[in-house]
Amino acid sequence: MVDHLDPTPLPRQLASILRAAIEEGEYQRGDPLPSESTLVQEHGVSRGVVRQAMEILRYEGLVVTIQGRRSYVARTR
Amino acid sequence: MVDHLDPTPLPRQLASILRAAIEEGEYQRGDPLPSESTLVQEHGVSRGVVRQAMEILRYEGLVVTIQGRRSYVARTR
DNA sequence: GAGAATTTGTACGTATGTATG
DNA sequence: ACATACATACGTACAAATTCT
Repeated sequence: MVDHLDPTPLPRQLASILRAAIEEGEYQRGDPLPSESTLVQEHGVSRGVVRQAMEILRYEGLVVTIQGRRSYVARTR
Repeated sequence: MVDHLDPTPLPRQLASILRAAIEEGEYQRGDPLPSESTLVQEHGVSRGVVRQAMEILRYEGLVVTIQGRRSYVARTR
């Protein structure tokens, strides 16, 4: 869970959480991640934070995002 | 000037404008760029747009930003 | 050194547009 | 057509770092 008292910016915290979930196989290659609004509710952060977290994971090549659909775990890497 | 009718996202438009100004020598290596609030006023965009434009230029290695100071034209590249 | 002003950093909320289901 | 989901842009508030008085 993200920690508002931890000085680490929330997007980085959330990215770490999702990265760990991917690496532990909770989301497999090609699987969709939860939607932005779902992540907002589940983690108690704003949509902006969720989007920045996704941006981090996209930059790392871990996920790809498709407008109108979802963010998916990248197949290649 | 940024163009709200141009479908190109405003941060990319502004980044292009600043990149051109740097390449044309308007801002030299080590020079500070205008502050965020100045760019907001001069270009008629929100602060978020200015910050995203700077993020693009940082990613390109063209500028470096220091909290409480300014963004500066990178010396190295 | 203290305090105010300036500047960048983080986070939130809202509105509207675009693409997909 | 409607609902869902991501994209862009605005505004606000406060924190943190720096600079100026």
